[in-house]
Formats: sequence, C-alpha cells, structure tokens
Amino acid sequence: MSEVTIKSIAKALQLSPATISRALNDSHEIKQSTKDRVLAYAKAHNYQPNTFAKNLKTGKTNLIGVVIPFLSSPFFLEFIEELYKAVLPLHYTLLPFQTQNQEKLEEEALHFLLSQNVAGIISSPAHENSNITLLKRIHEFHCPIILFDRIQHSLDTHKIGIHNSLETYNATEELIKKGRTKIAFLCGKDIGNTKDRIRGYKNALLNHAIPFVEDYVIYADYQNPNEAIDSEIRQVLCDLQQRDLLPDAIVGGTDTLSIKILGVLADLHLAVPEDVAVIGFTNTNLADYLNPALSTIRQPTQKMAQLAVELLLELIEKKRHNTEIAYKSYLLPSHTVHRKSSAI
Amino acid sequence: MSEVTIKSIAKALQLSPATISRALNDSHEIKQSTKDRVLAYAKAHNYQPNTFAKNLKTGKTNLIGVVIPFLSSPFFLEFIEELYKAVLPLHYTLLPFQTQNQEKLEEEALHFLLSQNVAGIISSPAHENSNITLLKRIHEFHCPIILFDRIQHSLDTHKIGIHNSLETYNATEELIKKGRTKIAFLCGKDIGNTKDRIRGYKNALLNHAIPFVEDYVIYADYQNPNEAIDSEIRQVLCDLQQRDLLPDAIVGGTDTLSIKILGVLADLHLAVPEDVAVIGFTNTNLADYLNPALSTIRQPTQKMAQLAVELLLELIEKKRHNTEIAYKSYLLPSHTVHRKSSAI
DNA sequence: TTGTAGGCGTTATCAG
DNA sequence: CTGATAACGCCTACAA
Repeated sequence: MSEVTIKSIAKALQLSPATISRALNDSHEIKQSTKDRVLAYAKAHNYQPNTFAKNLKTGKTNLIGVVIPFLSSPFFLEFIEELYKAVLPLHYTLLPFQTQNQEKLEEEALHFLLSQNVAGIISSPAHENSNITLLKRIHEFHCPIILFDRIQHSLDTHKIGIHNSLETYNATEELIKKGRTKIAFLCGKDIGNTKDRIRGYKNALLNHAIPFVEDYVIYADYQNPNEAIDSEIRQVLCDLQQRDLLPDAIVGGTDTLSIKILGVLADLHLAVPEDVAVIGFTNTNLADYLNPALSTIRQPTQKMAQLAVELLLELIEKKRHNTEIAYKSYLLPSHTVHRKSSAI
Repeated sequence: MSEVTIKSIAKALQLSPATISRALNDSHEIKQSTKDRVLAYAKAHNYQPNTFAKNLKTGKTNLIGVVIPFLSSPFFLEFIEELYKAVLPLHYTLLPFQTQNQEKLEEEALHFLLSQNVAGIISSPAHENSNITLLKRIHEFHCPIILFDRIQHSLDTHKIGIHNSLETYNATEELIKKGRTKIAFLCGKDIGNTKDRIRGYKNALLNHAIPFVEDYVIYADYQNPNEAIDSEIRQVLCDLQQRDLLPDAIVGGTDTLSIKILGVLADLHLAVPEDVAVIGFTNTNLADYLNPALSTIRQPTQKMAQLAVELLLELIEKKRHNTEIAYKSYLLPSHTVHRKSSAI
C-alpha cells in the first residue's frame, strides 16, 4: 500500500508518531501550528491512512453491508441505487451482495460482511426466516441489521416495507371492478412477502363474492433458471386453458414475474388486456415501453432507502451508547400506475 | 469482532500462537495430529480470522474492485452479474462502484479501492482518459487494472471490448440495405467508445454513397437527469421534423438511449419501424417485450466478465513474480438480434 | 502541548 | 516439528 505512514511523517517532521496521529485526527491537544505543518506535509506527500491498521485498532468501519436476493430485479436495483445516493454524502461505503434467494449464499455473504466488520447491514432476506440464528447473533453482538421489503422475517429489528396485503387487495379489486372474475395470482415460491400478498388477493375475492380457485395461485420457483420459469408458467396457463379455466386477469406478485407474464401471454397469442388483463408489482422504469405498457404497483424505493440508512445510522449510534431501543415496522405507501395492460 | 483469536486458541490448546497460525494455514511443518486438534478447536469455537490483522501483516486481499459508470444500464448490470458468477468459486469478493460518468466520483472510488488494498481492478472508465494519472500510478505501483467496454482509454493494460466501429457499421448498413437513407446516430457525449461507433456509422454511409449529415449525429449528455435527456432528444427530433429532415431510421449508440428513443418516438406519434426504424446497442433482457420489440446489438457480457477475471488473476500472479507482460486488446464478437423495430 | 510505550491479531524469521 | 520474538500502521493511556 502506501509508503508514507504516520511514522515516516513523524521522522520527517521531527515529531513523535503520537503527535502526528493526533494532529491528523484534529485532536484539541495539538496546537494549531503543529497541526498545520502535519496536515500540509500529509497532503503534499499524499498520505493515506492504512484502513487495516486503523480497523485493527479501533474495531470500527464505515462500511454498510447490503444483502439482497437479486440485483437484476428492478425493485432491488432501484433500491440499491437509492442507497448509493443516500450514503454518498455520509461517507459510508456499501458492500452489496446477492443471495439468489439461497440461504447458503446469504450465509456466506453475512459471514463476509462480519469479516469486514461492517458498521451495519441492510437486508431483504432470502426466505421467511432464513439464517435467523446467524442474523440474531449478528444483530445482538456485532452490528445492527435493518430489514426491508421481505419483512415477515422474525428478526426483531426495524423493518421497512409496504402494506403488501392492502396493495394486492387493491390491485385485485380494481380488476374485479372492471368485470373480471377469473383472476389469477402469480407469485414466488418461498418468498417472504408472498403470504401477505396472497392474503390480500384472497380477501378481495372474498369481499366480492368470487370463489377462490386453488389453481389460480400460480407459484414460480426462483431456484429454476429463467427459461424454466417461463415455460413452467406457460404450461400452467395452457393446462388451465384446456380445462376451460383460462384466467381473464392476472396479478403479478413480483417484479420479475410481472414482466415475464407479458412474454408468456404473447407467446400464447393472448391479447393483453383484452383476453387477459395484467397488473403487477414492479419498479421497472421500462413499464411505459413494454408491450403493452404495464400497470404497476411501484414501491417507494427512494424513501425506503433513505429511511433504511437513517434508521441504521441511528441504531449504530444507539448501540454505542447502549440505549434502549423500541423496534418499529414502517409500512410506506406504494404508488399504483394504471397503464394499458389493465385498461379494460 | 470475534472473541476467539489465534492467541486464545493457543492458550486453550497449550500451544504457541505461531503453531496455531501455521496449523490454520495448513503449513507442512506442522504434524497432522496437531493440525487436527487446532482445526477441530477452531471449528468448534467458530474461529474467524481477523481480516484486518491479516491484511496489515500480509498486505494482500482477495478483493476485486469494479468501477463502472452506471449500475442501471442493462449492459453494465449484466456484466456485473456475470462477474459475480465468475469470482464466486474463486473466493474473490467484488467491490462495485458507480461513477455516474463523473471523473470526480471515479477518483473517489479508486481511492477507496486503494484504501481497501484490492488485489485488482476491473473498470470501464468514465471518460476517454479520465483519471489517467491515477490509473497509471495504481496499475504500476499497487494492483493491476483491466479495462472493458470503454477501451479507448490510453492506460496500457489488457482491454476487453467489442469491435465498435464494425458493429455500428453493420447495423447502419442493415438499415441502408432496407432502403433507409436518412439515418441518425444517437450517442453519448464524452463517452469513450462513441468515436469508434460514429466512425462505423460514417463509413457505412460513405460506402453506400449516402451523404453524411452533421445534424444526424445526436448527442445526449449523461450528466443531465433522465427527463432532461428525454426532452432533449425529443426537441432535436422535432427540430429535424420541422426542417423536413426527420430521420427514417435511428441507430442507438448506447444501452440507455436505445431504450429511451422508443419512448420519445411514441410520444411524437411516430410509428416504429414504419416511420422510423430503430436498432440499438443494448443488453436488456426485456428487448423482446418492448413496444415494439427492439432490434439489439448485444455485447457478450458473460465472456467479457469471464475473460476479465481470468486476465486479472493472471496479472495479479505475474505481478508477484515480476514477469514481463505484453498487454492485449480483446475484441469479442457481438450478437445482433433482429426484432420488429427494424423489420421494414 | 508533546513523547513513550504497549497492544490490536496476524504472520515471518530465527532459533531450538 | 514447535516456540519466542518482532513487526505490520495505528491509536491511546500515561508520563513528561
């Protein structure tokens, strides 16, 4: 790394390393003239403090670990981008990791973050209670953790998300009000918020006296490769069609699925929204340009990210002072944009 | 961090720290039985080596810095995802940074990576010769750097990209062969590969005796916010339309612009491909679902990422042994997919 | 206001 | 094969 160290500066300026260290840290016990000399020299010789030594000594970092399922999902991507914006002025650095929804990879990511001695972690867990023991241990003994999006996880901490059942209820109801009755719900297998979203979907049907059809809840397994998911969904729809049970509307329960379904329906030569109306959870900026333009339930990624950082820094501060903490769940309002795919 | 250290293990097992260290590192000078004892104890007590101490001592890490302009650009996103896949089995960890095409942010990212003592860096520079002095210094004195995509940068190192002028030539020629003559080229201002792409575009016109119109090269400034870019492009097209110079085809020179232009054309009530045919550089998986399906020139992100990792590790190895290195540029073949937007 | 000395956890050198 | 010792660069009592 760098050759210029506190020691070398000390030698050059005929001062002790301690003085240099204090001067660089702007300690009040160093007189201004000395500080000036040291700072000038440090700047001139491009002194870079050794992070590792500093960390070894202090046990603190300005790193924030981020653990998400997929970077390629528009929602998570947007969230991460907002996180970057939020931490930039605060001089914290993000260490982002993907779990691919796999508990094992999540565990590895968490271990790595521990080894980097991150100041805190922001995560959307792989599964409902994935790595709960590890997360609890980290949260209690190492650094605070904040959960977002998949907030059904039982870790006791601040959680940031949306009102999943309500949003799904509203989306489903909208389709009902437009006269659709054979409404399917497309959702991810083993994903934390799926349950809540299904609940909203079911409640909407119930309140409008539409019988719930088990087969209309379609699960996609994210462990499978992309093409497999596509053909799986297509197969399910074909089966339903043959049994004369083709849905006349679909609520997309995740980012990825909401987009995919457009392709599948096109493949099956079904017209959207005429044959099948679609509305889905997704944060893609391309919703307007999709074919047809996709009605979306958009999560407030910017607010979520800002709140996540704010709460995390607060926790980091409080942990230092051992303050008592009451954890809260923050359910932020989503924003539904109605486009052609549900314009019946 | 962790409470169990080499020292504590040494005490517990009545051995010296040196022996523990060697045992943990599987040194050949430690007898098997001792190794077994140590490893068993370490595992049982969940020993985690202290990265900072290790680094301080050895001066080495398993970190790879990644510096790209935007995460939100499909090409870069896909590249990063492939990088993750490539380094996962090799036990290297990625530190990704975005520069937003800003030299200043790029500089900060590089400095941070230096402070983390990364083993190597993979970067697509913000501008043609952005941070050249810093990059040279890093490459020479700290760790190897590999450039990709924007490989017109003058840093002397391995470079991985595509044959930009050729690909643009082909795309332009395709539109010409289909009878279009008023072909515009949409490109990013101050971006490394823009020049090459414009060259290919011009050559295609030249070889087909189509006069080059200065106004048909449309620059978008990535420093502006998204909406500004949109309205800027719309304005340019409106102007051209009023002067009766509306293009009948557009070649999109970047990921973002290629997608944006579809929205702009829709706004102007211009039919694609009937009024204006479009073909663009982009790696979005959604090309098929766009309205209309977008003809794309797709960069081979997987091969690029794999090659980048391979070459970087090779350089890291060679630097250790001070081997003489001959740097190469690798121009990988792109893959053009013809879809409706250019189906005239 | 500045200096001295010790130690964070690890590895490397040298000795036994 | 194992142990003692020093050192990586930094911070912080404690001393002066």
